This record gives sequence, structure tokens and C-alpha cells, in this order.
Amino acid sequence: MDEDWDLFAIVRSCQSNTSTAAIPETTTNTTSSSLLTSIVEEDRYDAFSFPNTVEPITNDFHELHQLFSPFNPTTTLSAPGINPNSPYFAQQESQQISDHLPLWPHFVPEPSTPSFNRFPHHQQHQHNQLHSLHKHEFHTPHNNSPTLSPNTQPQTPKSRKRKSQQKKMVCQVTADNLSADLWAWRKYGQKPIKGSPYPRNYYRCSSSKGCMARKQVERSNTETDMFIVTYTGDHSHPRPTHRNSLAGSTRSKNPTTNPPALPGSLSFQAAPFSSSSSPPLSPTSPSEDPQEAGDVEPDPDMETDMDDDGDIR
DNA sequence: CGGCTTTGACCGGCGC
DNA sequence: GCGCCGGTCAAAGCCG
Repeated sequence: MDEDWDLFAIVRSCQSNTSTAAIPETTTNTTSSSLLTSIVEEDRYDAFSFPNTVEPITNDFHELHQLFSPFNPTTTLSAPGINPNSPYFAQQESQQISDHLPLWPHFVPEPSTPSFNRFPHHQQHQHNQLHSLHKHEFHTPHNNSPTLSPNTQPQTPKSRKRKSQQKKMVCQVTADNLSADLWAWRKYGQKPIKGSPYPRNYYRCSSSKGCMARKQVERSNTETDMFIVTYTGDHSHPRPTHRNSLAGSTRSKNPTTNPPALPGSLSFQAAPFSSSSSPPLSPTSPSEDPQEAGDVEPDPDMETDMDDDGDIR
């Protein structure tokens, strides 16, 4: 019950927390409020490029680091983990760094050599699990253009893309770092993950109906206050400059609004991470940690910027 | 009324 | 080829 933050907060923190860019070698004991660990699973990160992204201004890590510093006083970016050639870094312009950093303050490209020491030993399992999805790297079929392109991806009837084709960005955040981002996310699924006591929640960007951006949030099975957020796809619309106060406000996942004893649909709240409601994690969940039963508190500030005529379905 | 969550079913990639 | 498992769909229901 001590954790009444929500999934949105989790995701937001991953995207917008500008003061949490620490990338320590190990995160084992890094439950400090300002610690975020992120991993770029793909060397190309255009999947998460933003419409406003412009050409690179620098490839120099130190320069970038300096740029980051103002946003991340506590940042301890580990050079070995930094790939100056990463589009993420390369794409940033000073203006945009300040503009986008809040969204992706802590992303650090994964070392070319798969070393998982970035994760604590006991977390490697999870990391490996995530990484297993990325064993194959493919060219993102859509939107490599840094400019705002209206969903250039040929939308197949089935939105299911090859898992291996998806660019993913994984970041690990602490509960304390759960804060808001401007993107609006709508939950569309939840699945128990083998090997993890916590289910994974699936979100899609709801800012634009045609937006292919996806997000997965799952709780670390070893550190209950840590969350693994995975981003896939890219936004087909400009980053919202404001939030619609109505967006996401329709449903409260708070235990207070959702009786913990509620059977059926309501009993299993969106976010497995919030311990507040303590509903059963899921019928299929191997272990039911009261804390994992989560509430994805809809962010009242979630923005519903419907600027796109595309339809998800 | 529109947008959201919930959740079982379905689909398809991937490993064996 | 088969089965497992992850990711998505879509209907139902809730809420402001």
C-alpha cells in the first residue's frame, strides 16, 4: 500500500525524468530516488526518435554529457556504455536536447558487446529475457526519418510486427522516479511473463490513433521498487506540448475506487506494480505478491491530442 | 459519449 | 512440425 504510484508514472519517469540519468555499472543497490538505468537495445534508435528530431549536432560524448549535466546533476553516465554514435545522442540538438531529454534522459546505448553487467546479477535473468527478444536486429520498416512523418509505416492489417523487427528501448526505473511524460498511453493488454512473478503491461500511444509507439511495463521481480519499461515503435506525431486533463481520467485504478475484493475484470487492475490495491496479480501469475497487484492510475494529465485521423483498429 | 481498463482468446514468432 | 510463450485484439463494462 505504500506504493500508490501508477504505471503511467513509471513510464513518464522513464521518458521525462530529466534528473535521473544515472547509469551506474550496477544498479543493485541503486534504489535511490534518482537512479534510472536504461538500455538501448538497438544501435539505431530511430524507433524512438521524435518528430522534431533534427540532424546530429555532435557525436562527442563528453560534449553531450555536458549538455546532459544541467538536467542530470547526479548523472553518472558510464562511458563504456555510451555509444557516441548512437542516433539518440547524435540526433540531439541543443534545443532538442533540452526538449527531448525530459523524455529520454537516461537512455544509454547498450554496449556492442552484450555484457549484462549493467544489471545486477539477479536481474540478468530479466534482462536476458528482454534481450532475447532483440537477438535479431532488423531495419525498422518505418519512419527512419527524423522528421515528422504521418505514420509512414505501411500499416499491415495486423499490427503485429515481427518481434525481432522491433526496435526496443529498455529502461529501468525506480518507483521514486516515476513521474510524468507528455505522451499519452493507453493500456491494451497484460500478460503474465514466464519467469517473472509480475505481469507485463502493454500500452500504446493514445495521443494519435495512428501512432505505433508501444510501451511495456513490468516490475522487476528481484527489486520490487524497480520497473522495467520497454519502448517500441515510434510516435507518428509531434510530442504533445500539453496534456489534456481529461485524458486518462476516466478510470481510476485506485484501490479506493476499485474494491480489492472485486472479482473479475476489475479485480485485476492494470498496473501490477502498485501495491496499493493489492488485487491478485493475475490468475496466471506464478506468485501473487500483494504489491504487484497494480493500479495504473490514469494520469489526469494524460493528453489526448488527437491530431491524427488514423485508426488503431 | 468518448476514452479508458480489463481480460480471455487468438495469432504468430521462435526454440526444440 | 509442434508446442510454448509473448504480443495484440476486441468485447464488455466503467467513468467523467
